[in-house]
Amino acid sequence: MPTMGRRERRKAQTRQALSQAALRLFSERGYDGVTVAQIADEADVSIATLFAHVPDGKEALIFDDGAERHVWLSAAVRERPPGQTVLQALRRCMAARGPFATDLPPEQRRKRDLIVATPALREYSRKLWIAGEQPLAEAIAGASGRDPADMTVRALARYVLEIPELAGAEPDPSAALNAVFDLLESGWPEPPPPA
Amino acid sequence: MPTMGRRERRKAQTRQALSQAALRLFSERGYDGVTVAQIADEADVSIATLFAHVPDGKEALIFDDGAERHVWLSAAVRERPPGQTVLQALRRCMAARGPFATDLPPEQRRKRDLIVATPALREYSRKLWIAGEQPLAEAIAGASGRDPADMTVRALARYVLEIPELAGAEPDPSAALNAVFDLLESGWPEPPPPA
DNA sequence: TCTGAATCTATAGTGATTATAGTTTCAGAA
DNA sequence: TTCTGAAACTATAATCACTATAGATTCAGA
Repeated sequence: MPTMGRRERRKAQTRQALSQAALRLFSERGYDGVTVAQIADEADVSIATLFAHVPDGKEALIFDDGAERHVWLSAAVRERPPGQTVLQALRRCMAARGPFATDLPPEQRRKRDLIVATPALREYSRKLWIAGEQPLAEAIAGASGRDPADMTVRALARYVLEIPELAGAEPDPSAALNAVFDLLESGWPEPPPPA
Repeated sequence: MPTMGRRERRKAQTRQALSQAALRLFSERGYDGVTVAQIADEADVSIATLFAHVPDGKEALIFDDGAERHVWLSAAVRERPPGQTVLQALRRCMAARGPFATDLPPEQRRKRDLIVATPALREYSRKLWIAGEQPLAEAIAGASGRDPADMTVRALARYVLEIPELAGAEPDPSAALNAVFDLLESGWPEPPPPA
């Protein structure tokens, strides 16, 4: 079975039609200005079919399966070059992804802007990131000889995964990203630099 | 005007009746097993009245106004004794509140357990905490001679406010709280302790 | 006492999401 | 090739959170 059968191809087509219809309509009228019925119509499927394809609901329509998102980060930790710290690997990997990527094609840029500007979509995006906490914690634990259930490990994983939502809407996302990673690497600098 | 007029008293009574009805029914049948109509019935008001009292919706029913939550933390930072660092003040303050409080009366303990065990309520609780990011950032900035918009300041505020959701469900919440504060104070310890 | 705003009510929506039951279509076995 | 079961799809109806409207009651303050 080299590719997919016609069946799975049709399924993928339907899912893509839904994504594209949703992105187009959201861009035109805003997230709240579009009903799932209109999206289903635009994609020429029934409402029930829409929900069969997108069990997580309206917000998930424009996200391709979120399971992939954390794979990059876990892999970046596990396969980092010798001598590179865990946080260096994470910082580099994240700088190229999500809201921090530069030089995106215009379609993806529109999607990213839509997500950043829409609270419901931002929240869902965060949920997808946070879903990767456990795998990332395991990668970090493996790289530093600790227990994945260690609260310090879990906290680091969580805090790294929160960065897109925390820094993604800043005027200079890259600078913000680096500031947060500096905090995680060195801790909060106290006492402050003397006047 | 020493106390409140009859009018505001009735309003407070209604709101309290709603809270109590919601907490009782949620405890009995679980959050998803109760409809807002049933809660309104139990409190003997109409559905429209319920939503007039609780504009944020079903999840907000068992929370008393969230505006108070961050006041503690901001005050703890601003009024900390001389010589105490910002993070020491925050650690102490938080250890006594939210999911970390010990020796709660049974009613409040039931409520806390319900929140921790119910994803929708946990999320809303987090939202209430996060709403205090700006004031807390201002307090931290004031205490350390920085700009409240500084990403390091915002990140610290955010990360502190995430602690209840991150550590609240741990077997030993106090130990978890301390582990996370240690991370924020000193940063991620790398390289790891040699084998 | 009068007036206006606040509170509450019933009623009827909207919109997301789920449940049900039946139809078409394809994949793989016989 | 033909049969068969599962998968994808459909229409329909229901549930539930939440909002909008318009009218009734009640209290605060002039």
